[in-house]
Amino acid sequence: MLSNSSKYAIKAVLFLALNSSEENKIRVKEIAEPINVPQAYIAKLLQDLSRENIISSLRGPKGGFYLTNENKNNSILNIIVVIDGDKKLKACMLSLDKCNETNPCPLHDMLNNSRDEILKKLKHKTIKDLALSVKLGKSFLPL
Amino acid sequence: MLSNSSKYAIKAVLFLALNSSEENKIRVKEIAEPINVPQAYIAKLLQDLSRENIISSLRGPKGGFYLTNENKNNSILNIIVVIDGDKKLKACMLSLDKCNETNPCPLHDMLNNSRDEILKKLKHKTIKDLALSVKLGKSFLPL
DNA sequence: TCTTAAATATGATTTTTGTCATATATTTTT
DNA sequence: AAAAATATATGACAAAAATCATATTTAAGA
Ligand code: FES
Ligand code: FES
Repeated sequence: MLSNSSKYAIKAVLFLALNSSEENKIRVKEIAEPINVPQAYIAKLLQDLSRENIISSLRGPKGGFYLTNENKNNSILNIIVVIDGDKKLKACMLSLDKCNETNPCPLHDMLNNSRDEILKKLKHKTIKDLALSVKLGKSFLPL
Repeated sequence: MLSNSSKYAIKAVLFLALNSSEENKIRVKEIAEPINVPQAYIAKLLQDLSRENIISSLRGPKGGFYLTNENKNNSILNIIVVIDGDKKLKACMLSLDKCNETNPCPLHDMLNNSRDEILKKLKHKTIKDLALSVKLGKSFLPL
């Protein structure tokens, strides 16, 4: 469902949401270790996210990655779309060209409602929402 | 969510459910074309399914693949597990080692219900069920 | 202005997944 | 018993995803 890369990206963005701010930027090295992802790999993903304005960055000494308030209002879906593209999540379960109600594949009726549920939730839940849930101790980020 | 391979496998098994029987075996060549999958590739998948008794086969002249009634009672999930393994579907959305209610990752509460729904449906829906839905014109198999 | 610390761009390498090819074993037919 | 038609086993090859490496650009600070 989610690629390895987008899982990593979500973890990194959440980490930034919890630990960074415009005044407190975080170097890639300091992100990679706590979220347990190879540094060179997460660096590339962060660059993709930065290019698409999901996160913010500044280079040079005292530089690093951080989230503005605006960044924090991005949905989780946005992260996934930047990293994986938008085809994966919406594609038919059996790879029919067009997935719709009038020409459903045998799995469509069984699975499409749940799939749409997930999509809707990913679209409406923001970085800020999830960061709050961690802050309140309702969920946990991996070491 | 589903690998390409398991999509192919489901299509092939459904095709067999609709067109084969113990008295009417179907050669791999005759399966590959209508479901639009390379012959050598679907052959390998069918062998995996046969080895795990999801489908039946007989070699030699007049041989081929077919489904017994018992085969038709297999769940869709069984097909997926044989082809993809059981880790993919059950894994945590953020790849935490253990995915459970007491130590949820930030996506768990949001997505786990829908995910379990899907799992449950895949587990209970049988080959026979889906074949019937196609037979009744409620869903369609790709050319 | 020079040095240094950081992100960025680019691409090489490795691993996994998907695809193709071929030699072998089994069953039926003659 | 021999020949033919089929699945089976095995592995080679290709494409995609994940991982690693390095040279370049930018900003801060001395
Ligand atoms: S047509 Fe296959 S999931 Fe919609
Ligand atoms: S802990 Fe991540 S989905 Fe359950």
